[in-house]
Amino acid sequence: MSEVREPSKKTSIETKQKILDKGFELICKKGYHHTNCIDIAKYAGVSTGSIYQYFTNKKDILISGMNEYLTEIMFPKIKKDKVLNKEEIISNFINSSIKNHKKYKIQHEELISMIHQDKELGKLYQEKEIKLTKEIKDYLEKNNIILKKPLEKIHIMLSLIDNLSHELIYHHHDLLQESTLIEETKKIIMNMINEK
Amino acid sequence: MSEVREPSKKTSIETKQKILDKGFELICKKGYHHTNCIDIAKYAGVSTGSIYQYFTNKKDILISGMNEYLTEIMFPKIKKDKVLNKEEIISNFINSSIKNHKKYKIQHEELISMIHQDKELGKLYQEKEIKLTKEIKDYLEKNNIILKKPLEKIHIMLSLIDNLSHELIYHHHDLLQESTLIEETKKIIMNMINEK
Amino acid sequence: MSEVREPSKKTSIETKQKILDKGFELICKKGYHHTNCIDIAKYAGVSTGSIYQYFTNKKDILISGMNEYLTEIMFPKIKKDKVLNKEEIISNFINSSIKNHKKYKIQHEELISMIHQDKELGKLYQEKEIKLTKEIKDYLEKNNIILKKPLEKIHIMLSLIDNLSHELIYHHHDLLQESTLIEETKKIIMNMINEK
Amino acid sequence: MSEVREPSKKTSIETKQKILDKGFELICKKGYHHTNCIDIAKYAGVSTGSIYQYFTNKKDILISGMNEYLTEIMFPKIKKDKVLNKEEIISNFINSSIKNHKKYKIQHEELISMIHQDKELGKLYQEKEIKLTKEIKDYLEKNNIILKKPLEKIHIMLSLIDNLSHELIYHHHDLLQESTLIEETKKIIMNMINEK
DNA sequence: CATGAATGAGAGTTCATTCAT
DNA sequence: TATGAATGAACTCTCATTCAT
Repeated sequence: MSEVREPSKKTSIETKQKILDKGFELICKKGYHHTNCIDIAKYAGVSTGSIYQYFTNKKDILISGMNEYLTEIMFPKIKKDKVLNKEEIISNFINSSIKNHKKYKIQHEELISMIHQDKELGKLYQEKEIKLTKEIKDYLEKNNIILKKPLEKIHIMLSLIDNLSHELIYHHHDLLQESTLIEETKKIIMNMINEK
Repeated sequence: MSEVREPSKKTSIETKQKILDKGFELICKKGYHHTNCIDIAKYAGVSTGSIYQYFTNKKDILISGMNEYLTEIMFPKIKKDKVLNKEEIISNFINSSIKNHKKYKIQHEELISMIHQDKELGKLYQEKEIKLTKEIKDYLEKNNIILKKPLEKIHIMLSLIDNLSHELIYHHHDLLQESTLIEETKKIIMNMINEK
Repeated sequence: MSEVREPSKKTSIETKQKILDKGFELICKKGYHHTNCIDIAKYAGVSTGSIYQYFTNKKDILISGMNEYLTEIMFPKIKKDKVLNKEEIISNFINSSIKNHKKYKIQHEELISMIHQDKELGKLYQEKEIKLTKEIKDYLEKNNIILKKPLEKIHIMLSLIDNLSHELIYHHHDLLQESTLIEETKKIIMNMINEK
Repeated sequence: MSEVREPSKKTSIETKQKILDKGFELICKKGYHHTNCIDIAKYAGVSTGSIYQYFTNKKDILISGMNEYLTEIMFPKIKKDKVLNKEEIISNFINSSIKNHKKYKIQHEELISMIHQDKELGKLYQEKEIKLTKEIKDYLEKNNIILKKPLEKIHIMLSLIDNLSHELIYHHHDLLQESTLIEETKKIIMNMINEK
């Protein structure tokens, strides 16, 4: 495995970012195993050789992309400036999650799949998730929401919201009404928070 | 693509089943993309040629196996004979889900991953899930549990239980206590059911 | 690296031998680094895939071929049945060495080169050489030729004969007369043997 | 293939020499096929582009380096000033050969290998060798050592000394004693010289 | 004259699938 | 019906060389 260049010139950085963005996009769209390096190169407008100037191998693109994705999209930083009431907080969580899922609709499915398949990615995912869980706990406390068993509750909340966002986007079940799903999820979370 | 034989003799049926069982097992263990046909043949104790006498291609094994898996394990038939109280019903659901996840621990991750990747499998999954959702609704009604927005609620319940089972098996987060997760999940579901 | 098949059927053995013979021949002719797997496959009349059914990788062909070459050609078994006088023994050694070098003219250069480059091959070479050195010692003793410092002397003899055979075949130097080289080499060896 | 600049400025000459020295060093160390141009450039402290300003291609570096190596190291000029006796001359030859082999230990193996593989290099080698053979003849004659069949004898001597030096450095055979090898080689050469 | 990012042909290797036996 | 050797397209990755800056 040859050395990976750390880009210095402006053009160079742009090339690396282009490969990362386009490559990750393609992997998300078509699936890791159905995306080959020639396609990535073509899609990014570079040669196959260029890929290996900036990334160790194909998987490196996936990991780098996933890192960005998890950091910015799945477990984004919480804006801690505003003080809001409980309802607003929950609504904000849900809405921003749905928005993120919508924005990266294509990617989400494939990425979860890869996280399940690959240990390295799995670990990355867990680290990010646990970090967010703690952040949310702190944030809730700052807003005077003190929970019993907070980490477990937040974990469940996150899974509820993720599942909701997912269902809304893919709309698997014609029988299920969107608005109902949202309402019910909110209700559950409110109950959890209000529990004494 | 050559014609796929529909086995008639008893031995043939056994051969097909052997390929299916062993092949699916291997796919679950090592992942679809990391399992090749020669390994499947070896593991099933047949020749590679035999695989193509009973299955159209490699993916056909996955789909057939998944079908069995979803039917028998993930969305098993509900035993409708007993009349139980609410608590017992919920506990039964949760316990049997955990038991199933434990039994098929290896497989679960990979299968979910494949469902996310492949449309054909995805559709299969949804069909099975919706069928179960309806069955649960009927079952609850027989036990005099009448819900508002039943399908949405059951969908959420299933996702909660699946997430719980999953977390218990893989134990991703050291911070989270098992018993607490179970209790909290039960509490949520009980609240949903008791809601007026 | 996938598993390497150990051929059982007759055809299968032939295919492996064909790849080995033709592949090794090509490597010797064109050089290891200038011979690619497609060429080997074509030259052996098989597909590229077949190569990897019988050999771990390209280098495996070289090593297998080298093994045969060293065993049969460079350090062949000594026929120990006849009892000869000193002169006859030396002449036989030299003549058979020249004959072998002529027969495998093409290969020799490249093979020595590879032995120099690759540790695995280098080790193989040394093992074979030391085995032959010992065998020659025993053989000489059986013919009542007892040397002082026998191993060192035999080692030097072997290098003299190898160098002679080599020079005769490649005929690098127009200034040097073949017959003279042979005579001088013989004389040196006879002196070594007769030394008291 | 672009034109190769013949350096005129002092700095340019230094750059070319740097590429040659460092590039050849690296090739000797790691082997021609395992040394790439980026490594050479880095090791020489220049850009890859610069290599192609002073050399036609990668092989050109090898040939230039080999030329220097053969001239200065393998077949060095004989100092013809001193008049010595036979023993001293032989000892000097052997000692200087061993010293050179030791100094360029790493390189020797790889270079011989390349000479065997490449016609251009092979020719270069032979030219140098024959030149040295003649020089040695003249030198011996100046020291009143007149041989019958001098060129053939000197050729054999050189091969003996080369083989000796080689064995001493790489120490392939634990069975062989260094001092014995040196003594025996000296004895053989003395015999050749003293022969009437 | 120097740079080093970009190139892309070509390398070794894998594996789902076929078909003569 | 069963076999498993053979296939060859497709894959990931390398590196000598070029050329815009």
